[in-house]
Amino acid sequence: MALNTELDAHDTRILAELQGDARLTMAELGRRVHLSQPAVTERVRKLEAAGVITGYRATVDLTKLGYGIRALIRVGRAEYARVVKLIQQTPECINAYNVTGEDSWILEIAVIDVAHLDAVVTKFCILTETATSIILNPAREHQPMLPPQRDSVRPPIRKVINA
Amino acid sequence: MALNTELDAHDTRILAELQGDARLTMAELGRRVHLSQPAVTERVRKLEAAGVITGYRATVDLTKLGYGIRALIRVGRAEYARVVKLIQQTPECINAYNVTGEDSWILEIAVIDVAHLDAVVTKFCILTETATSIILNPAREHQPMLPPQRDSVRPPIRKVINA
DNA sequence: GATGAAAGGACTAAACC
DNA sequence: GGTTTAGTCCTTTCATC
Repeated sequence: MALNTELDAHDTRILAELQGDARLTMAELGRRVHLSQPAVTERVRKLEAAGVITGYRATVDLTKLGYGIRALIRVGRAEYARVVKLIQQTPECINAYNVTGEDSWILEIAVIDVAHLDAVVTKFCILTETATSIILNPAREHQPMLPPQRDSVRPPIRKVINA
Repeated sequence: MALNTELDAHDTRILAELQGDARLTMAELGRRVHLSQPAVTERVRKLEAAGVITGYRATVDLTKLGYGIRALIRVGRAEYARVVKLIQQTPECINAYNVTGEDSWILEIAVIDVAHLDAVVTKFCILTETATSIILNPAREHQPMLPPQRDSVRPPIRKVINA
């Protein structure tokens, strides 16, 4: 699939289904999107080759693995390479984002308990100032994303421009 | 699998493999963890039934879908139900965490461009104060998580206690 | 892109250790 | 709890429309 090729309605439905259940068989996926099995298999292959689909992963319940606390740590300005190295040495870090603004980094971590949280936060406190927020409730997680409906996003502006 | 049942080395390897590639066949998974196909299939079934594995999802390249910007929005104190309702009405919101601390919410969003970012942030600005950080670089994402190695986390403490 | 056929591989259930 | 076997289903590839 060329990069300039638009995703059509079939592709969008395929992406929606696979973000909901990555273990669907091609036969079942074909039934759901109303395509034959060879057709849907070829579309998935192209979506993978084009880099639209970047992978398939099982999601786990961190609580059941023994992680009692999830937290977000905001990390202030610090030497880039040192932060990256520290992140790589921190298996408790699930996601790490280099961001704009007052904080330079926002990390998402999973830890066993408060003592463990203290240990991880302390590693980053040594570099620069940090602010830790414990996640009370993930109100929304892993929302499946589809191509944006541009017209629904900015209808007043477009109407004015097109007038 | 009972909740009090410990995950053994086989389960840990299965979790590692499926977090890396959720579309592995049971036959291939069995080869990788050195178990027969029926054995590994039964273990995966039990991990799913126990809620350790919560799902399987395809991951997509948001840039290729047309989302040029990802951002984190920190949202201050506001009426819980109003925030939840607003999140539900925001398809750009990928993750939303209710957290402790000065900010009450941290949202992760994907938007097309700056105008779109403005539109989404404005929706939440109306409720309370917000702070937006654009993601420059996701240095680490979706780190596969395994049961914590407790001894590696707090070795000095354990040694003292056990002495 | 759909359909149909054929070969190889994967899944399920059973018997057994 | 694991393995092996046998039967069924799925997947892949090909050809054809």
